[in-house]
Amino acid sequence: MPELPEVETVRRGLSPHLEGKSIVNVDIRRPDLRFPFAKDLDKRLTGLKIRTIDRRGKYLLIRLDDDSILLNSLGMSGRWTMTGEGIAFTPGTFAHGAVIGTGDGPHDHFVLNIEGGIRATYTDARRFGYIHFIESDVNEEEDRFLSVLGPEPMSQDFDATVLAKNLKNRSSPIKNTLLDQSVVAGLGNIYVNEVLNRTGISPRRISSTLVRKNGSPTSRLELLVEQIQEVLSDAIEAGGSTLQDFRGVSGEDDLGWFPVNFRVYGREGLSCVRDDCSGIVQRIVQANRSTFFCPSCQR
DNA sequence: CGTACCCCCTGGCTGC
DNA sequence: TGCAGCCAGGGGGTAC
Repeated sequence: MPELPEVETVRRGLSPHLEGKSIVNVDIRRPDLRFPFAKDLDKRLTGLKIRTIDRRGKYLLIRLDDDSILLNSLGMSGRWTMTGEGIAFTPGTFAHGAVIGTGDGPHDHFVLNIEGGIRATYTDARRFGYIHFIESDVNEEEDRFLSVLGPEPMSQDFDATVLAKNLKNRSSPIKNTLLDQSVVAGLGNIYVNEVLNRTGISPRRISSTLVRKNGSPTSRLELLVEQIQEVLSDAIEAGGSTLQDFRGVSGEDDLGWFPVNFRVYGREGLSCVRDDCSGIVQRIVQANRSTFFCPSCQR
């Protein structure tokens, strides 16, 4: 599922209900997701207060008041649901009828019971996601997951000059490079496709060719950075994308960004939406993942 | 160090 | 209606 805008949408949904509140108890329903849960994680969390809920790249960071952190990657199908008084996150169902998000569904793996009768449930059918515990005495800059992340795309740490430095020695296609979380943190398959289309850059273009010989960014690279920021912020504003496997966090009827705004993703064989372009959107496979682009206006 | 590949797992959809 | 085959938002680990 979730790329940066979806994770940010989840964060914004959870934080007002959970921040400043204590964890009454934790229900862990299986020994692992993608990775095993930390030993005695349920006991260790009990009684701690949630200080803030932050995001870094595609990770949710639940910061606790003893300085430990729960780092949650949602993988492909991870989602959070809350129940409790005044909570708008409604439990949902899969097509075959299995209820999720009540804390008792077949894929409800991790449940936080919070003071005031709030329950926050992590559901993840494919279990590609994980919940990683960062101990109080660990510097988060040195955490195995956080330390390898590139700059936050919407921050001042990310601009065309920084990106150029990263692309300069890369011989792989730009599509693959932008998916590398150490280059920029938060882009996934959908938004990379969209951003490249809006910038008129072919996904096959070799990354280093977007950098001048002297190491400075080309004008196309500057445009790419602008589009990354604009596409992500527009998608956040719209509440993230809604796809078949991920309903927006405010309920089943929330269509999010997807139906209106995707120009290439999932549009194989359809006409390019650019006014002055008569191309047909094509699907290819790069690094074992689908790429959608218009061969006519993306060069 | 950069790159290519395989793999983790379940569910939805299409087509026979 | 059943079922095989293919596809899916991520990204860690390993081999080169």
